[in-house]
Amino acid sequence: MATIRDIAKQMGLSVSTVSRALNDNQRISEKTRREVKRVAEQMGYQPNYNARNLTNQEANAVGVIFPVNNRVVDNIFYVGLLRGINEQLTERNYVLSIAIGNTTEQVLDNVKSMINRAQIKRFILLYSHINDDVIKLLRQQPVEFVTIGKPAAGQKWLYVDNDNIKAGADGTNYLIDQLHVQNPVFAESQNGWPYELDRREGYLQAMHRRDKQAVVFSVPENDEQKVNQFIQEHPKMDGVVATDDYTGLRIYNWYKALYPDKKIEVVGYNNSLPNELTDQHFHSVDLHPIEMGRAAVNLLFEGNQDKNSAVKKRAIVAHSVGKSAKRSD
Amino acid sequence: MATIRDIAKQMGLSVSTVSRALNDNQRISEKTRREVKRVAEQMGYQPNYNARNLTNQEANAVGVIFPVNNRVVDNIFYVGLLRGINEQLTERNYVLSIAIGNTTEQVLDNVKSMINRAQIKRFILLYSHINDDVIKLLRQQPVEFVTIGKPAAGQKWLYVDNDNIKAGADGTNYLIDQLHVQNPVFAESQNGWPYELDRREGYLQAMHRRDKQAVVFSVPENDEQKVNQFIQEHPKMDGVVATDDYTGLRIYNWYKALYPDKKIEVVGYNNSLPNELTDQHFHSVDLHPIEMGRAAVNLLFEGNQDKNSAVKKRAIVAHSVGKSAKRSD
DNA sequence: CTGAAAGCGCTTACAG
DNA sequence: CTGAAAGCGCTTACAG
Repeated sequence: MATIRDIAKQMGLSVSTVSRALNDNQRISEKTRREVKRVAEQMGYQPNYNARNLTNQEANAVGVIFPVNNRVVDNIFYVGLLRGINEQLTERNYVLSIAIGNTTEQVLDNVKSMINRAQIKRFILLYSHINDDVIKLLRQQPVEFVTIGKPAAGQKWLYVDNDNIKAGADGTNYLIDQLHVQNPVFAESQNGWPYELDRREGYLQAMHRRDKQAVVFSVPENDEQKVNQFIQEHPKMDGVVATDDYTGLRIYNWYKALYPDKKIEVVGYNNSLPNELTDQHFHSVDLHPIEMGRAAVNLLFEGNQDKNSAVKKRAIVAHSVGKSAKRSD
Repeated sequence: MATIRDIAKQMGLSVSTVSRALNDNQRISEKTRREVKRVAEQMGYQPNYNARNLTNQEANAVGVIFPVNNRVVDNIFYVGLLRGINEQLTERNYVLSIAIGNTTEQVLDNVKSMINRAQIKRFILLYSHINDDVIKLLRQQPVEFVTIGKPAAGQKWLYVDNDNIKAGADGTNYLIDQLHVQNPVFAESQNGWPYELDRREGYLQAMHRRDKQAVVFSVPENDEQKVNQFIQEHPKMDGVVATDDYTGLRIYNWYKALYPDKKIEVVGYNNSLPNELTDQHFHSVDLHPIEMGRAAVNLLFEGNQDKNSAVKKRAIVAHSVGKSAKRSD
């Protein structure tokens, strides 16, 4: 493997000059820079990251942190994020490192090791939880980080998110305007995740604007009886906005079992179901995880350029509603 | 951040001795080693990976490579693998680096950069495809790699897999012995993935052993009419072994729509569906991705110890059949 | 505009 | 059993 020393020798230059030329240092003449790059290319020169990182006291790596617990279905979203993140990192000649564990302690150790041993200075968290120990750690270290999902009220850091209020309204409007639904209900989990609250807010606004009566169903996790009961108690319901695809499909299936011949339209979120499991009455709001991953990297590298300004503290990624035929993220 | 030089100074030893002591070099007295480790611990010493890697000409990192194309649902499996992989890497003080891209060329560039710039010498591929350019590249480089899934016939390298013939037979036996199914059919995709062929083989063996008549259904991707037709043409079918959960659920749902009052038992693979989408008649063979991830790392570090022997060229991870209540991978 | 030199924090062959 | 020294491949303050 050729080193800058080899290039220097070959060209009769010093290693300093070669190094500067490769790094586009202005103090080196345009001509020399061009020449050096040409020879480097031709010799198949590849920079040694370990050497560079040692000198720079900083690794060209971003640590991507997974949540300790997650629903299996969220994994679909994570891999999309990874795709977007890595795409941008590659352009910056950065590398993607993963921290994942089964307990908070494991993840903390993982992250500490990234900071202290690998000298990683930039992180992306694939989640945003309240009172998260990993976030606490990162805040008191000399590192930058971005979360996927906005911080709880009162907290402040860089983040990427969707406009979930708008996503809630858009889902509702889609049902009413495109699919001629009269009485859409809103279905959410009992966990009260921030994105659910926002989507519910959007739903409520959309309903209010039309003077329609809003109905919110907090869906119990393991009580199918309650789901059945809810459906039967709301005979006028002809559409559902569900905070995730699984909840949506669950209600949809129960509805079909109860009323095989009645029509219902459902909108879920995340576009996470394979086409084979749904039909033309099942729709999904795509949150574009790849875009979110890209945005996270951009924010991480450019977000705090001006520490004092409020610019670019966040990136909001647009969603889209409808049927989709995606087979890979 | 304390360095070995700081420890050396503090203890009145040379850096060589400290370095050797920390690495448990036999040439350093037991007593000195203990002392050095104690002081290192107390000073909060953390090894600098970049320095070490530069000296060793090898990074303490494993490159984990994603396939270019995959079904969204496979992502569930990948994150489980990552969990198992990282668990073992952490124990070895190794780091997990990701290569993922949208084209083969992107992934190839990613991997080349890992080899040449980051000096990564060990890789895990989360897939095993025929004629894969990434595998071709790895084979001609001085690196070790392990694939998830066995190589095509005639090819040879380290891999981790399930015993899919047994998994096919076990799924079938489970239906017949535990659930008293009389006429299970086998449903597979039209892609002919190696694991499907093996599971089918296991199904055929199990049926043959009982003198039952085997029926194999090659399920078309976007032709629900065909699915319906198949069900109607096989009135005696009272169980299904489907090569993945989605295919299984798809048939299950169509069956229920056609015969709401008839009972059918389905076994899928991967345990990838949330409980909310299934009921007590839907079962799944769990392939234990976490275990597979762990096994991949073990194989990667120990598999080729004896280059000449055939020992440990692969690791077979046991599956398990049944209902499961897992919420995270 | 270019170079000689120091230094980043390790490991290890060589010497004693 | 321990140490002095060289070297891994870079970057950059200092000097010219």
